[in-house]
Amino acid sequence: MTNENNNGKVNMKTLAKVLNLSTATISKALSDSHEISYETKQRVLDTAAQLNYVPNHFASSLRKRQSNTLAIVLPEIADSFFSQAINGIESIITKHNYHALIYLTHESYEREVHMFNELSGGRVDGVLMSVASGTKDTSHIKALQEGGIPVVFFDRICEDIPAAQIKTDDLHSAYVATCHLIDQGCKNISLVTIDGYPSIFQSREDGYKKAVADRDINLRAHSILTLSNHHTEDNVSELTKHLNAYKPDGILATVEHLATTTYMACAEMGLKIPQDVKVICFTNQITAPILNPPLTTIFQPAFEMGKQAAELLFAHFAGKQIQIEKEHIVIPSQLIARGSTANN
Amino acid sequence: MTNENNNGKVNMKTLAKVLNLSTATISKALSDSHEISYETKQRVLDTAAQLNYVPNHFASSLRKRQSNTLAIVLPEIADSFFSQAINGIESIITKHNYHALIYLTHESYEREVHMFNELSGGRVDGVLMSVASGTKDTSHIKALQEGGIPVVFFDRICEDIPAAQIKTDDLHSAYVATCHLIDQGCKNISLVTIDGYPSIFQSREDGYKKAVADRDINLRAHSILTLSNHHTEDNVSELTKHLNAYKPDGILATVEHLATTTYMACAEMGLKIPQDVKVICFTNQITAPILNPPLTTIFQPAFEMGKQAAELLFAHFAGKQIQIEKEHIVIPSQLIARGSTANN
DNA sequence: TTTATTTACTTAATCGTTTACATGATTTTG
DNA sequence: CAAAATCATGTAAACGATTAAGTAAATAAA
Repeated sequence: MTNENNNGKVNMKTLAKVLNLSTATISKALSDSHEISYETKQRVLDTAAQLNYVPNHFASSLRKRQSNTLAIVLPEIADSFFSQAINGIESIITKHNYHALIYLTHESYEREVHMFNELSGGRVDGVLMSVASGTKDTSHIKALQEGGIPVVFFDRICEDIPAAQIKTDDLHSAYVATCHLIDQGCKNISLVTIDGYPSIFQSREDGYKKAVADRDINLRAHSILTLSNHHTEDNVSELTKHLNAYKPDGILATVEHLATTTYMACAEMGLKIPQDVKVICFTNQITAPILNPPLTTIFQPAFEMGKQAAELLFAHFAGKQIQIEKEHIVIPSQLIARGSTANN
Repeated sequence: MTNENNNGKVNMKTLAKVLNLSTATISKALSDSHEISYETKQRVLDTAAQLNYVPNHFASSLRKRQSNTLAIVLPEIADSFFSQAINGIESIITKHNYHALIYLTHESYEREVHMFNELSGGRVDGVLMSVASGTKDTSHIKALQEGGIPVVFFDRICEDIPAAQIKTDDLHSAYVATCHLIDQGCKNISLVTIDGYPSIFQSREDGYKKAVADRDINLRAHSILTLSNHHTEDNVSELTKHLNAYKPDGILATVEHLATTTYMACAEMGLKIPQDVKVICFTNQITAPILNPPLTTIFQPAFEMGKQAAELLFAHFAGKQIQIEKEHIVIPSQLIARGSTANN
């Protein structure tokens, strides 16, 4: 065995000893420094490969004050949107040989704060996040930024912080969706949404309200139903009650899992989609076309949003002269009409 | 400002200076060492909180040779199964104040090898993984284990490696599913599966074959259709061809996205589910009950599998006298019968 | 030929924590 | 009351990589 000293671990010292060089030379050779001759570089590279040398990430991060790691902070992950967004992020991270720490807030403000506190130790070079629905106060995020760690928001933005934003056109999409329902003959449209501070929920609500106002349909406060952000039996029965009380003929659901809730509540009430109620949902689920009936969806560019969020961060790292906190990118969503809003 | 030296970063040195103590005392106080007096600990804790001290993860990991980080290595994440598994893992990781790096292999053996190579630098204390479908040779995994990093497999196991395994009863589930199809009157059942080495695919195939053999239905080689592991138009047309050629009256699909493929192919062929073809799929999608028709599924205990995989690792870290590589846990899946296999 | 520059390295300090090993003061024990 | 044990803290050497500064030899310029 060539590794006498370090209980099997090969480090730069090992290489230095084997090659009769200093660790400085090893380090420079491995980073392809111009100070090192071609032959020496080759020798170092060869023996490094031979001895299966893997650099110690902690040592190099400590010294370079750079972690080659990003944090992905998400509310949850039971969900096509965030899965696809992760894929988009990952496609860029891999390209740059970075690593990704994943954190789930489960929509809790307290957890988000706790996680941000840990991140401020220099563990990551940047953060890609979608805020928890429970987050109203944003000082934990500002604190991290002030510590020099750039934050890019995607989808769920904090509007009161100067930071990069990748979002989709929520207001407009909700507007278009509501108009679609109206065009298909709905006269009494309910918005089914979830509780929380992130602006996307407000935007979607605003889009809905604007469409209803523009199209001269009475906006009644009670036609907005706010549910909890998990698919539960409770949600189904809340919605059942709502259907019973307000008899909407159209439903716009603002998050993915509400599709299941809505279909189940309608089934329970014996309401036929689309004859009795027409349904649109913000969702990226691949099962939308094979639902009963196929679901009209607002498809959000999740992958693309994740991808561009990550790209922005790397552009910033590369020293591109961008004011990262001023980058606000909007990628449009797309209404895909299917059977659930078909005309009777 | 209290931080004169270090461009705003508060470290142990800062605390030491402020409190007129040595960094050793600070370090011990923060880790609640018995060597430090109660009052000193309090003083340290107080000023640490006041100055917003956050320990440098890299320094401490470097010194302690312990990263407080796990790797989650997955084939993909467009998928309910893995999303739920991540949630299970996360529930335990958070409890132990650990962090999780996430890696997606996209079913590629080469990527998996590359990732494992990076992990061997001591970046993580353990690995939770589901192997890529393209992974046949497993020496990269063995190498990591030999470097002292424990690996726990969940769902997609490498049978030829001594390592902890958390799996579900794939063979039995496929057997039960196939029997269910037979019980519902199917005489010509196709298995629709994906290409790859992980044993779960083999097990599901074996369960299918066993049921067919036990029940005296001719097993025809061509009734197994192998598709690519992404939901594509190609898959749909392959399946359409298969349906056309072999006219199965029952389909057992082995992975989540094949549900969509199957429903689409049937729609394209004008085949009615369940009248013309009955369908069962291994899937955890919450939309299963609202499909057209509701899909009979084999629900896998994804959350629980992730959770137990993580628990096993932490039990090992805690020095519990378990032979981690001998732990083989099987958590049963559950057949949930719905409309797609209803009797005509 | 002498001086300046370039080349190819080495030395040693540093990143921020942890920890084996002092040390000096206090308390306990014989 | 001296010796031993305990307590609370300090000193300094790690951990493994990076890098500013230095050096000796070779080459180029004056």
